[in-house]
Amino acid sequence: MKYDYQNIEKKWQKIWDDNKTFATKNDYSLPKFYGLVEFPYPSGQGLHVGHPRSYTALDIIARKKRLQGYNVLYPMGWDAFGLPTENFAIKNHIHPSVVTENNVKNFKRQLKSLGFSFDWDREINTTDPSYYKWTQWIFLQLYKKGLAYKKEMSVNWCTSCKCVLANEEVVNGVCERCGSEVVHKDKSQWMLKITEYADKLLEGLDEVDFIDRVKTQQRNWIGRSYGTELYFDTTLGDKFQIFTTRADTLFGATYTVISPEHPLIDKWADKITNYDEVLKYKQEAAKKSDFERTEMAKDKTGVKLEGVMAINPVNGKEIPIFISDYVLISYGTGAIMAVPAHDTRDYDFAKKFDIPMIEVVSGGNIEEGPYTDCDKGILINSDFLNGLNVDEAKVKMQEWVIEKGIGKRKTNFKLRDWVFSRQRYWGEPIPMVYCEKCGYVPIPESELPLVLPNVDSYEPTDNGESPLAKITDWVNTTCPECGGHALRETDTMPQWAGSSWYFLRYCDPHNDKEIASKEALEYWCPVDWYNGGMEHTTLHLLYSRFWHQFLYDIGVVPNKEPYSKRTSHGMILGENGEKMSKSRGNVINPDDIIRDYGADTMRLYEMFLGDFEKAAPWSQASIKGSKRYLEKVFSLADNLIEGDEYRKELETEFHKTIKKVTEDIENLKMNTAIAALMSLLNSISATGNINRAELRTYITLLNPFAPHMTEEMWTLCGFKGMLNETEWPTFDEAKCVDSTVEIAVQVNGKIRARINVPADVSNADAISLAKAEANVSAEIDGKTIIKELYVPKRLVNIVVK
RNA sequence: GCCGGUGUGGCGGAAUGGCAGACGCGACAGACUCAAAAUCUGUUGUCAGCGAUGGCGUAUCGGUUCAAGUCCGAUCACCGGCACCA
Repeated sequence: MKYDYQNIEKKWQKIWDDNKTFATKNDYSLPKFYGLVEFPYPSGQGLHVGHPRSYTALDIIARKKRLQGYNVLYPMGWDAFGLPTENFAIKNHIHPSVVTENNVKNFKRQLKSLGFSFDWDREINTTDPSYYKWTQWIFLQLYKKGLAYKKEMSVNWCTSCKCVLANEEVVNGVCERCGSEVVHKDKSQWMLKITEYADKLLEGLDEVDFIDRVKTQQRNWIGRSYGTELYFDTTLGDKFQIFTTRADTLFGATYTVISPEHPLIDKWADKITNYDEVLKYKQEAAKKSDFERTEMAKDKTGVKLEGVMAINPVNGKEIPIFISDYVLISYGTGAIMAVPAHDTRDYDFAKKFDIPMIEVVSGGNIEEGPYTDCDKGILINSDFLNGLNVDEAKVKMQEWVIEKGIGKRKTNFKLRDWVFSRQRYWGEPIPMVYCEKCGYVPIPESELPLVLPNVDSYEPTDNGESPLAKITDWVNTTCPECGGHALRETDTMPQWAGSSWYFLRYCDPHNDKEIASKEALEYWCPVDWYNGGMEHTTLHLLYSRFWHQFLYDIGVVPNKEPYSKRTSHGMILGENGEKMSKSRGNVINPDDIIRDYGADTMRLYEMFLGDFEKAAPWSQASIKGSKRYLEKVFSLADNLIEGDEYRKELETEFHKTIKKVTEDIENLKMNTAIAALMSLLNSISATGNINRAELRTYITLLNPFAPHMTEEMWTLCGFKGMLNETEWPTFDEAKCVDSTVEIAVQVNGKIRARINVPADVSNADAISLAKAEANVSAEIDGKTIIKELYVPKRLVNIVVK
C-alpha cells in the first residue's frame, strides 16, 4: 500500500484532538513525568525549523514515558508579550492583541501539523489577564519582601527600541534584539534584587542535573569571588576603600586607581591641583557608549591626581592615585590597589605611565610580563609574608588587616540587579501607584489583574516615557493607602516576566484563586526535564530560577529548584552552514517540508540529523533518506505473516534494539536510536517477511518518532485499540548477547585475521584458535611470544619479538 | 585576554582504551523502463595489486599502553560565552 502521509497525518491529528488522547490525567497516584520545552514567542514569521528540534525530542520522551505507564505533563503555551508584535501593530495599525491572536493561531496550526502530543487543554498565554494577574501578583510579593525597588540610575537605553534593557540584553555593547547602539541614560527604574539570591543561585546548581556548559555559564555570569575589602588612608585625611582578591600582594601595590565616577573626585575638587584635566577625563569617559568602551578596552588611559597621595597601610609608603575607566564604579568599591608585577591590567597601565613595580611573588620574570600564577610562587619582599605560598599569604594578610581594624573579608559578584521596567505598551502593567504623600504604593491584590488599557497609539516616545503615560484617565487614580490622588506606574514589565513562572501555571492552568493548587504543585513539581536553547542560559533560565527560589522562600512552591534536569539542543543551520536568516536567504519553512515529505519524515529527519546538542546544517538531500526509510517500514504491513514471537534468527537483534532505543532516547541520542531501528529493518528485510510479533514491537519502538504512520499501521494490521495505549516493549538482558562473535586477531597490535568464536570461549581456547589461523601463524612462527591476551568478545592480541 | 566546547570519508555523523568510518546522504555500476523518475541489487576512506592481500589513515607534534579517535603534554584551527569584575 502506498504511504499516503498527507491523509494519514490529517486523520490521526483529528482523532487525537477529538479524543483528547494526550490530555494529562488528574490521577495523582500515578508516577509522573513533567517534560517541558520553552514556549515560543508567536512571531509573525511562524515556526522556525529550530523549534521542532527541541519539541520533537521531548515529544519522543513524553510519548515513550506514557507507554511506560507514566502520567505525563507535556504542555505548550505562548510567551506573547514583546516588541516585535508591538512594532508590527504600530506599523499596520492593528492592536497587538489581535496580532498576537493571529500569530498564535498560525503557530498552533503548525505545531498541530507536526503531531506533538501536547495537552492543549492546558494551553496558556502570558498576555491573557487571567495569566498575568499572577505575574503581577508575584511582583507584589517581591515588592513586599523588599526585592523590588525603584532606583534612579544609569541604564542601558536602546536607541532604536526606545526602551531600557537589562544587562543581560546588551550584547557586545548593542541591543540583543535589534543590534542598535545602546547608550547610557539616567532613569528611575524598577529593579529586582536578584543579587540577594546570588549565593542561592550558585548553590542550587550543585543539586540539579543541568548539562555542564549551562552550569559553567551561569556560574561565570554570577561571578562570585572571595577577597578582602580594606581602607587606604590619603594625605588629605579622607580614606577610601578598595577590594582585592590578592591581599597577599599588598606589599607590591605601587599605586591605586579610582573609577571616574568615584565620589571622592568631587569631594577633592578644590584640592586636586590638576582638577581640570581630571574633570575632562571624567567627562570623556562618561560620553563613551558601552560599545566604544569595549572597543577601547585594549588601550589603558587615565590621569594621575595631583595634590593627593594614598598611603599603603602595610608599610606606610605614599603611592599615587589615578583615575581610569578600567576601574568600574559598579563592581567592588569602585577603587583598587594596583600591583603591576602581578596583574595584567595593572602591568599594562604601569608600563604606559612609567610606574615602578615591586615583585612580591617569586617564580616569574616581571621584565617580560606580570606573574599572575597563584599556584607555585613564594612571597618575597613582603616582610612578615616572606616565604609563604600565595594561599597562606592571603590568609595571613587578611588576618593582619582585620586585626588592624582597616578591613574585612568580602565576597563580590559580577551579577547585577535586574532592571525590570520597560517603556513600552505590550507588556504586563506594573501594579504600583505613586502618591505624593505615601510614595510608591502597591495596588491591593484584590484589584488584580491590573488590565492593560486600550490606547489609540502605542508609539514609543523619545522622552523615555511609556505610551501608557498618555492615557491620563488610566494614569490618574487614587492612592490605596490614603485615598488621595495618585499616578499609576506607566512602565511595563520586560518580556522575561511572564516566562519566569509559566511552568508552574501548567500544573493547574485554570485556577483563579492561586498560581496553582498546592496539590498540583506538590505532584508535578519540579519539572523533570527541561530542554531549551543555550541563548537563554543567563536570561530566562537564571531569572526563572530566581523567581522560583523566591516563591519557595515564601512558601508558594514545594521545591527550591524549578527544574531537575536541563538539556540544550544545537541550532539548525542553513544548508550553507550559516545561521538561518531571512537576509541570508537560507530559511526553511516547516510548512513546506510537511507538505512535501510529511510530519513524520520531518520529525525523524530532525532527530537523525546529528548530535542533538550540536549545531547541524539542514540538508534537503538527506531528508529523502528519512522518507525512504518510513516508506520501507510502511510497506512491511503488506507482507505481514503470523507469528507470536520473534523469529530465532532475529531474536537477539530485537532485544538489543529495544535496549538501545530505550536507553538512547533517555540520553537524547535520537540519531543512534534511529540508526539502530534502520539496521534492524535491514536485517528484517534480509530474513524474509516480518511477523506480527516483530511488527508490533517494531512500530511501537518507532511510534515516538513517527507517531502518525505507526498508529496507522497499528490499525491497518488489526492490533487492538490505539498504539498510544499499548505498552513500551521490554527486553531481556540475557537475550541481548549473541552466541558466537567475530573477534579480531592482532599480532603486535596489527590485525591479521578475524575469527568466529563462541561468545563464552575460554581465554586459552580463543588464543589457540587465533594461532591456528594461517595468517597469524605466519607472523608468529619462529618468534618469541612475549604476551598473549584475549579481550572477551573483542580481540586476541599476540605480542612477539 | 579568560572560561567552555569541537576537530573523524565527498557530506551529516557512529565508535564502555579493544576490528575506525555504524546508520544515512551523495556518487559509481547493474536490473526494471522506449526513456526518465521512483524502486531494487552491488561497490564506495586512501594508495598499490587482476586478486587473496598489504601499506597509510581520526587537525599537527610528542608521550603512556600489548592496544589510542578515545588518556596525558604541547601546538594550530574553528565555534560558543564573558570581556578591564580588581
